Amino acid sequence: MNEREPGAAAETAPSESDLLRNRRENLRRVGELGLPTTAFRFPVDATVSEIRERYAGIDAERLESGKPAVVTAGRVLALRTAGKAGFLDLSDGRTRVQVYLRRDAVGDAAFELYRALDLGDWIGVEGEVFRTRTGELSVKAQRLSLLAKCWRPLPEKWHGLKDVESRYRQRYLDLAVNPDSRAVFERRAAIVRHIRAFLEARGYLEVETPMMQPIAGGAVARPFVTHHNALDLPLYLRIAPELYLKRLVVGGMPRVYEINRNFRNEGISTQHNPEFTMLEFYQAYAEAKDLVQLTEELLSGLAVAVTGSAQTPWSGATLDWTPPFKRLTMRDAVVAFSKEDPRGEIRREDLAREEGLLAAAERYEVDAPERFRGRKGKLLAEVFEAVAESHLVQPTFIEEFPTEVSPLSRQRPDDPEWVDRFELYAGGMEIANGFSELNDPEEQALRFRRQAEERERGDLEATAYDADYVEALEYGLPPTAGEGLGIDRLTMLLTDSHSIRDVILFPLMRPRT
RNA sequence: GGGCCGUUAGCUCAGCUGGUUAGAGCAUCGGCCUUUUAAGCCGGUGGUCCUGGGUUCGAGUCCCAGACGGCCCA
Repeated sequence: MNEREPGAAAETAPSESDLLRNRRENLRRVGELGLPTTAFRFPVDATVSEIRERYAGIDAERLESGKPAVVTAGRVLALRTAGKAGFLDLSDGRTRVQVYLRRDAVGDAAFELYRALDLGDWIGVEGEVFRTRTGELSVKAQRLSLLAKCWRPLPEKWHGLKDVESRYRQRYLDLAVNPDSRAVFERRAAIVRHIRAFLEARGYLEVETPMMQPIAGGAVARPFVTHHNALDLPLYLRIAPELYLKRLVVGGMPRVYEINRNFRNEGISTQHNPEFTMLEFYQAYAEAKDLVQLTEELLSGLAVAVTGSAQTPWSGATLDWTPPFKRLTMRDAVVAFSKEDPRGEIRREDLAREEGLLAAAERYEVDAPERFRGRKGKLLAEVFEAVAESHLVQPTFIEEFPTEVSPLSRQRPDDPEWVDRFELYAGGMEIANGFSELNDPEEQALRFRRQAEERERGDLEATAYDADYVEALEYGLPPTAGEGLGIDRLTMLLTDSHSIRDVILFPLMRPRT
């Protein structure tokens, strides 16, 4: 066993290598039959899914009289031999169709090829569609081609690939054997497609703005830092496209949108991936409440378009996307949800005073609330998050945000402590954030200075002063409302997925050591 | 960052208070089978029990440290 003789490596190899060697041996057999072991192209005229759709309602007799011919291809996911005949399941990643082979129909060489197939091999099949005596839609093969060998064993046929780490690290295996996973990403694409069509129909122009920015603005978050060598310039991966999109509105593009990646150098969780996809859109001559209505229209139509219903499943419950969505002010939400919370009721008066807010923050275990002393707005936002967020399961707009936590929003004319802003929550997650845009350059400069002060006091999330953006505002931003909507979280909601990693093809993972 | 949980064959999982040579199903290998379908029947192969220390006559199992992952909290 431990003897090492020249050329005997295969004999001393561990078991996984046995599985690999068997596959290599099967490939060699195909070559010995004089058959191609690989292919450059294959003229598919019907995918597996198309075969299933096309012949779904056609019974055995009609198929027998018509003998419809198909040329199809896919991955072998099951093999069942039966003497001088055999079956295999061919997958296109969405669904499977059975292929039936008889030695007397395909000939000896093709049948030997069939016998040398391994699970996972890519094959091409020419044959006739028929139904077996149990009614199973099948393709009776006349020709069989090996298109590409699968050199490694695939996960098990019945349970699929369950190990979450492998599913994320080797997404190709997840997709190869778990059609549910494929369906999530198809739906994700459908969501983005629907959003584009919705906005295009309303005159929005899709644009692309910088992902690498000299100043990372437009949101409250820590950025990733990089460097441009030729310009010897520090750059940040964007945390939001906001300030560039509004520059476009200054430039006279009244309706713009962008669907693309943002990057935030923060923790990873079931709701956070360092890179994530946002829709941001801006509409001139509008204010926040116009976008509230637009959002309801977009999401209710979207739910119907991609799931077939305005009621969508969410961990055993149902989300109802029928407009109008619920509406609550931030303060009302805190008061209402704290009533039944064992951590104690918070009264409206508590929210008016700093001491009341600090006490509430303490009770609701906000991390180190003392650091927010002198910032009532920030404290309220923290308390809201701790008290209310998890309760906001049905789509709900939270309205009335403190100016202090909204450096880019327009104040309410009747009370400058508050801005004209909303956030949409669903499934206990924030999924959208919109507001009437601050278009007064002097006020914007003031807000930036306040943020800079916070930054100096150690708040690494505070936004930096962006003089170039203030200058743009000086050329005049028309009254405008804008909104950001998280595509990943929206996809989670519409696919009943409870981790953001389940809706991102390749979520960030620590490299395997 | 903190707490809890997990890591055993290619995959999905058992493995009790430490005690024979670590098991099952699927996959794989050999044989039989021309409408099977989680095909079936007969017979085999396959293990860095995550890693490194420690306790013990004896460790997959207990202890410590670490790696990776999951969930919850922040």
